[in-house]
Amino acid sequence: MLVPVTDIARPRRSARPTMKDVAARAGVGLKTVSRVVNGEPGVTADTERRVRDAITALGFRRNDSARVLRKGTTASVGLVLEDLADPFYAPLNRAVEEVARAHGALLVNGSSAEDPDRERELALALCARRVDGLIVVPTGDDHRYLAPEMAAGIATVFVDRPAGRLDADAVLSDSFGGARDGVAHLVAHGHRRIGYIGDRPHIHTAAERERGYRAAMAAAGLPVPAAWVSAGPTDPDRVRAETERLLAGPEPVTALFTGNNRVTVTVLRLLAARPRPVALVGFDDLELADLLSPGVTVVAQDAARLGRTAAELLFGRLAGADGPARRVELPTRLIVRGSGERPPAD
Amino acid sequence: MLVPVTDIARPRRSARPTMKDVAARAGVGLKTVSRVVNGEPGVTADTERRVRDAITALGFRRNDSARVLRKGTTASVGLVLEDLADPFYAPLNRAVEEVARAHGALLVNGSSAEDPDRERELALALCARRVDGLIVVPTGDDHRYLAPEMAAGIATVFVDRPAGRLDADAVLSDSFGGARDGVAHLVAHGHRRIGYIGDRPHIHTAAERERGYRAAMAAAGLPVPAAWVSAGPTDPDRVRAETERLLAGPEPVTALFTGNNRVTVTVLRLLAARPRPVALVGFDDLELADLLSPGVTVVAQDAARLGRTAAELLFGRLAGADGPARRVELPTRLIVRGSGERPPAD
DNA sequence: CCCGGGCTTGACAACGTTGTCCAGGCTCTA
DNA sequence: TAGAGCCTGGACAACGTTGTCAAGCCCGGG
Repeated sequence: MLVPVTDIARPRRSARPTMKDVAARAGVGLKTVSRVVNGEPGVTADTERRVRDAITALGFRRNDSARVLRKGTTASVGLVLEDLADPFYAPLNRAVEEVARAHGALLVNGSSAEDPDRERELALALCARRVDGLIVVPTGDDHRYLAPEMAAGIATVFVDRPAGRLDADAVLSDSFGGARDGVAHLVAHGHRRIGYIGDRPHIHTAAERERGYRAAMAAAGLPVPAAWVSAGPTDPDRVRAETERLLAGPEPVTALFTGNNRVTVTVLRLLAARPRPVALVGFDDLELADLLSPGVTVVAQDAARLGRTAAELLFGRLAGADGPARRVELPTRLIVRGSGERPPAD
Repeated sequence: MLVPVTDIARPRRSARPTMKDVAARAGVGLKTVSRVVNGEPGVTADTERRVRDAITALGFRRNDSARVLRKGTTASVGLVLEDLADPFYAPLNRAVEEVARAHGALLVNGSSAEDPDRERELALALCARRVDGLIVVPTGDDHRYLAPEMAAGIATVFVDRPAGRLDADAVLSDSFGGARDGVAHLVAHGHRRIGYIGDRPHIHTAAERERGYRAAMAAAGLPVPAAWVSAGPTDPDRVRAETERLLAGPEPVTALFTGNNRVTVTVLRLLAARPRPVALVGFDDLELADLLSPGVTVVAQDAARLGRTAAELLFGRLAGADGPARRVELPTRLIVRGSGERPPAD
């Protein structure tokens, strides 16, 4: 058996040894190396040892890119969220990672930065990488761009907010019910003039929370003058100005319901500098909320559970579960700590 | 121009169209499609239009797995950190993502969960995926397992802690200086009996902070009885017990320096339930630390800057920067808010 | 002694893309 | 008008792995 010339004068192709190199060194065939690396049966102990020695000697590591190309599955899932740095999403991120890990998959993720174009760009980049599945915290309100990808086999689950103009799985918190319960809690403590400060209503969760606020007020027979409702961007400047506005005038509100953690923090900072106590219930829990005085009463979402549920739904789809798009709604929890139990000041 | 027979009776191969399919539909060659997709020159406007129409009609999206295999670069970087859910790492994660994005790379990440084996497994999985570079917040203390990977061309930067037994780039906070300054601050406010509660000393940052504490005490000519130093696991139970111990006895400490944010939070919860005020300076900033009363004085690290610096170093290496391993040390910042300025109680 | 069956092993094609190279048609110039 | 050179387009190999299939070997039974 002649050694081909190319084998003798082979130029140094890459620093990285391949299975072919391992096979040559071990004096076996390429496929046998593949078998050893993948733990497939049908290799004698002696051959296996020779291959393993060669692997160690060369420092070989299987190139998963080639594997992916051949097998057609990447064992990875993509996660697109609003902001990797937002503490609310950190447990969600981790929960998705845990589930992915349990299924032997890696996690590729990125932030949309609340920019629909960037969300789209990122999601499609992940599709081009052929992630097996995609979990998206949507920012935009039109996700039809994902329809071809889903049709081509990329399982997709939306989390925290539903997809726009697309029939897809979604895992959400019960924003409506949570907000309604939070506001009802303030009503139960004697408040009749309650303000709402939340995000722009084109964001699904924001709209739901505002709806919950209105429902609780209506259920208590309380009027809701337009001036008490502030739905807009949640940058600190606007939130501060709106809070001042709601607390000014002859008939100021005696309690506030804040629509997310960013708003709550801004309002807390402002209230700390004011003499007159104002009752407050916020949507989303805060680290250290229990250590403030009074503690901050909140409607808490379970972000980790959101992530876990979405990931399990995703892997269920990957395992073959079909059927119509599912919408899962997780309950929220009212955590009573003091700020929501203050009586009306007037 | 005859349509090839294969075009007429082609079996359904995969749900996903390939460049070949696009080429067949547009009536051009495979390589021409590649040129259009990659914006390479040398295609007439008319041909390009035909190709683009075919792409749209078929819903083609380039398979980056194949591209990666061919080009040998993945345009992705791996990030291994301790816990995706830890708020301290969230801004670091985000900063790395931003830099990666600016370089057109995706981010693959995972948590080591403070388990050296898991860190190793994860890092090597990322290497098998052939990420172009790797950023690691090390948990273990022996990273020689990465040497072959680095030799094979995977750029690697360690962040927050240095690599163990491996000469590699690292971006760190000045734990020693920060702790020294924090403790000196307590000394400056009249404290002479100051306790230290931190993590196990085999963790590099923990050891450095303890060293900074001792240096500040020594510089002030203060003794440090062994009983004042508690370096061990940071689970709440142990930290609570140790705090109680330091605050008990005939000569309790009048101030505490806590070695990281988990410890600080636990100690804050405990102190809130105690009548006698104890001064406190903590390493790591906390969300809402300014809203507590008193505000929590901390030695803050800039986690985002850690991440950004590490990522920039990494991409510098990828762009060809060679030379010896670099160690970058970022300054910390003492944020004075009240808890560290309380006078000694006795 | 020969044949069938099980076991181990290797040759080869295929995954979908990009780089190389060449062919053919065009324009421009002498 | 012919030849040189440029522009466009396509055939083909290669990237490193895995699936298919068949060959070679050893063993036992007829």
